[in-house]
Amino acid sequence: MDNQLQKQYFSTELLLWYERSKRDLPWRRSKNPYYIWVSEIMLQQTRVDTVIPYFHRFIEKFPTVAALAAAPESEVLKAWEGLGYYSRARNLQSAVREVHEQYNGIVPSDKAEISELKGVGPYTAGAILSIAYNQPEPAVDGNVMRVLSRYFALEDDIAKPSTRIGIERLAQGLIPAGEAGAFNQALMELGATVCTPRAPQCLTCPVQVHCAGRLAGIAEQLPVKTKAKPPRPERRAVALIVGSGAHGGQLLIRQRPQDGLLARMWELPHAELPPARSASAAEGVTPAAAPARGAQRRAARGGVPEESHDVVMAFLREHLAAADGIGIVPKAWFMNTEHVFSHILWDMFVYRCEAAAAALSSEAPNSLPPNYRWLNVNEMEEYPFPNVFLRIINEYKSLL
DNA sequence: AATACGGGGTA
DNA sequence: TACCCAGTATT
Repeated sequence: MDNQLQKQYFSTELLLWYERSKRDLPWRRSKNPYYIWVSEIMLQQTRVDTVIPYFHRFIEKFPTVAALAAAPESEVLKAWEGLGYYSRARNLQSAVREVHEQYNGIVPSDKAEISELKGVGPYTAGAILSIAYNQPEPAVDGNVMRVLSRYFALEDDIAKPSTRIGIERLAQGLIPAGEAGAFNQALMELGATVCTPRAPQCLTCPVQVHCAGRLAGIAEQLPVKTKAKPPRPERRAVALIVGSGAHGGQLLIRQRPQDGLLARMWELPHAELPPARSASAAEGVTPAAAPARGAQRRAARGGVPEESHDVVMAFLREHLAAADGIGIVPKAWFMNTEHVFSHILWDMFVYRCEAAAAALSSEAPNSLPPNYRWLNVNEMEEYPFPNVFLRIINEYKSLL
């Protein structure tokens, strides 16, 4: 088929399909650029169904650029709690403050200006410009790369930045005049609901008859994408430090460093354990004969780390004393849990602990390091926690 | 070009 | 279990 006709057909049919099939999503009910912006940041690497409740709460709490600009960062992180990729929240607020101060609260409609804002990359810039301002800019995300790879039977590796650039150029050329916002959303909507990563529903696809990938029988093999490295395993001993006396009903928590993983979030004190003795090394078997990592993980989850609990508890006590000057007395194993980041896998062994006598003394009530606090477990709203620690704390609360 | 950066849905 | 999600920043 003539290439130009294939493109024209695609844009026309996709737009018609979208107008009759689009989902009623909260951020589609207005063109408020601030709402669009917030939704697009939340939607980065995150599913629509996950975002919806966060979006409602966030807009209710921070209804305008001015409101978000004026909020304490901890409140913003708390509103983002559980959503992940917390630099999105910190960058969003930083950028909103920039818009508040430099642009009089008006989200820029200029591509260069909006692209300079923190957290606004090529996808988000194109999404805001097209959806809020109807500018003919492409918005190429994972959905769009998949849909176009299949429709045009492109076999370039979508993990490569150069491929994204090429698809952006292709997508820009597909935008119907005056329909940038609807068209970009239609492309993503098709990828999310019909042209899915696995088992695409080609029979219900509005552009199936000219889809080169389907016609070649390779739709399910596309897009080509090099697979990510598996996360590296880490073992961590976690201290669930239960207060007594003046700190009865409280847990000892600490704030993470300013930068890096889970920056500025709060957590239970913990320490990394030495790497587990790998089964293959220990038994001298080849890696191919070694048990799958999942089997090793299940072994860890079963109740004990390789070391005895006594050894791990001693390690935890010594580490917190040396690193943070915290005196604790580990009492007993509490639970194990596992947490998977995209690049790290935490095997966590949680121990119920008490504060050492010195930390309870009324003579030294302020001896905690500045990033430590006693937390009332029923008043957690000021402290944003990553989900992994929320799970542990909620398990503890459920047993009270 | 490769890596850091969360958490969860789904087949 | 493997894949991937309305990606961006940093190195």
